[in-house]
Amino acid sequence: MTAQRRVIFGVFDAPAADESDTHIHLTADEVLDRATTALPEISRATVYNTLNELVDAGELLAVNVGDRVTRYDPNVHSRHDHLVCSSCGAIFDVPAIPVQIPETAAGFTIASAEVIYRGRCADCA
Amino acid sequence: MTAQRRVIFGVFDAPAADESDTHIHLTADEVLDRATTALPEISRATVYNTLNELVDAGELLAVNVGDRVTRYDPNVHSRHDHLVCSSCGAIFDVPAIPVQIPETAAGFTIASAEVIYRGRCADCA
DNA sequence: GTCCATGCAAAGAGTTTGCACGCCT
DNA sequence: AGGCGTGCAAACTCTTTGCATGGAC
Repeated sequence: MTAQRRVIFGVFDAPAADESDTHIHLTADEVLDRATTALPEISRATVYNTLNELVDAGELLAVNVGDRVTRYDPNVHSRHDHLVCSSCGAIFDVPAIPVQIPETAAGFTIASAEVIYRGRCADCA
Repeated sequence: MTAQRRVIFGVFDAPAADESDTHIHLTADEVLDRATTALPEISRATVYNTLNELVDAGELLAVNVGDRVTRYDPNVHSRHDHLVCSSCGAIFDVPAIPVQIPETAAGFTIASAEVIYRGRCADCA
């Protein structure tokens, strides 16, 4: 456990005041920004390496909502889907709704389903 | 209507023999490959420009299933979701299942929902 | 002394953009 | 002549990787 890793873990454990548990979905760059305030010499590569390790270890969820950027979600313990605000891009967790599995087309066996809801958040409405 | 555009349209109108209407989800590079066989001097930029115009015009759907690549889906007329094979990456259309809208968290108004099912296709099972 | 995480920089993939050329009218 | 689609190349964003340094045991 190095200083760098401790700082990266801390980014997800100590959200800013305006963030609740239900909407921490930081990009690697945002993680780097925050980590840099605590540890200025931390490098981008270390952030990426550590985030990938955390994803592999099951401690973070890699989330992709259609843009080209991967976001990291510390909410790994409750099955949830995502609300995406089309206006400001904010992402919120919502409890996963039981999705009815469609007829398995052509012998396709479905292991999981993820839902992305798009709309407008309260601030943008 | 230029030769380049006609060729790009043709890529989506004339799928290969092993493709049905329900699984044309070409990447820009794949479109370029196919267009190049018909028109060797076509450029990557033109393919991207044209695909983006077609998406803006509502004639193609830009689809993103979690990797960093945008795929283009000519099936714009029937609401559908996507099956993604975790093994070979193949993508199939499935009719959209009516998704129960969750409690709109914090005043979020939902405009649409898209579902990505992951599993194994018949060939990989 | 060995190991492994780190930092830096470069490479890589996918996509967009600036700019000049050429076609079509 | 004018406008626009084109081709080329360079720029850009996000992410990964190679390599040498340096700390921890």
